[in-house]
Amino acid sequence: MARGKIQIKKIENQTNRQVTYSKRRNGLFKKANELTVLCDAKVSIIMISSTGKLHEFISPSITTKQLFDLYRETIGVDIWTSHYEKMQEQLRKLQDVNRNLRKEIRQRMGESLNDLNFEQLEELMENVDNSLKLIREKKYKSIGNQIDTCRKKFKNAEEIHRNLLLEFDARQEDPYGGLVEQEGDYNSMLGARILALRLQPSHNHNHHHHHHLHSGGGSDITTFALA
Amino acid sequence: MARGKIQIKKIENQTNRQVTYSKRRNGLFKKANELTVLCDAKVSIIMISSTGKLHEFISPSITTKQLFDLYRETIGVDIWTSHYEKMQEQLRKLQDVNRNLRKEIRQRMGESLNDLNFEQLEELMENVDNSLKLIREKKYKSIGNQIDTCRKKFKNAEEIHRNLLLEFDARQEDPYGGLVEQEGDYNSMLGARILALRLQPSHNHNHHHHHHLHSGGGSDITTFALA
DNA sequence: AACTATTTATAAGA
DNA sequence: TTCTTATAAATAGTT
Repeated sequence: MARGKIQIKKIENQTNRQVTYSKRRNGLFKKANELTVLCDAKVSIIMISSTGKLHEFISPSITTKQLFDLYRETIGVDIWTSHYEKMQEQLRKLQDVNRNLRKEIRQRMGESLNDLNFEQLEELMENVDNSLKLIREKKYKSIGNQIDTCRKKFKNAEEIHRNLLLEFDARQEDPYGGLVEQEGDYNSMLGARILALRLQPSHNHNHHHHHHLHSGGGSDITTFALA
Repeated sequence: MARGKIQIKKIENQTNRQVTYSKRRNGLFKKANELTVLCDAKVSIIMISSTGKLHEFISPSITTKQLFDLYRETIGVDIWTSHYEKMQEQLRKLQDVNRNLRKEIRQRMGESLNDLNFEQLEELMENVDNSLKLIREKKYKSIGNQIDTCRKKFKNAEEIHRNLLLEFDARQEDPYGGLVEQEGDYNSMLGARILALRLQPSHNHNHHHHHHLHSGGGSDITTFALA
């Protein structure tokens, strides 16, 4: 529009394009602002350059969101609403489903039974009864496992005890066969016991207990809990 | 910009304002389009006149919604998101609740019990057991009601039957006291019975049975079901 | 970013 | 609304 007419087609030179974008953007925004003031209108311009930069103009009397909401109300009912209202629909449905699920639970708990007729009550009862059987069965299995675990632990404990006794007997038969010092002897025995404990093949270690080893004076009690 | 410079301030004359709005709107849209083509940019213009009319320009390569979504992603994170993402959050929470409710039901049905430990199993079992008792109780009550209702119905039926017999006996003792025609007499008797049925005080009418009344020749059996 | 020749937009009038 | 036209404003190409 100056120093020569131009064709309205894409400017191939990257730099020129950028410059023109910048100049014309300012021109556009200026015009938009004049329009806003002169005609008491509300204008929103959003633009993205070929390089991805975003610029916006918005009339001072409004926000972009407000104007866009107005746009949606007026024009975009079918463009935007689909997405937006689908979400609300989905929300409503989920709330409904949840309400029903809660009701089912309440009925399974023996509440809110008034709107069931006799047949439905019968069916519910049978259903809950079956469930109870299943759960009971599961519980018994669980008990079985616990017993098994206990049994194994007990067997281990027994073996440790037996070994201990054997070792103790051996030492009593030959009191001077090992180290001379009593306490050292005692400690080494303890060490053996600890070793025995630690060498146990480790079965279901669901509950980890700590080994408490007090090895002080003679009056101290030495205790340990089985792993 | 022609025939005299103007001040950029609101045009008070309504008509002039409208005209200027129209002219300048076209100018703005033309510029926007040139910008779109020359600079390979994407432009959205939404404007509302002082009279509330809405006009928009959008670059051909994009939709207003798409551009606005881009705008939201780039700028509006905090403007718009509040509402939109709150909804998504709500949806997610609801789905979560839904999942948990379903799980609870499954567990109450004796499924998905593997991630419960022994204590939880025990608790669940007790809970379901209590529920079962409640439901059973409810069922018995329901049976009780049914029996009561039956008893009442039976009592009514009995009374009807008794009345019928009395009336029949009365007629036998004085065969010519009423209407002479046999069939007419029979029909009137039937009428009385229907009346008796219809006058019953109506108790729990959960199940509606139909009255089947066959009143043909003498060999026909007249049957009826109690309401 | 500034300049400026020229094109374009548009205010006022018809 | 549209056309006309004098004039203001915008801007392409250059520095």
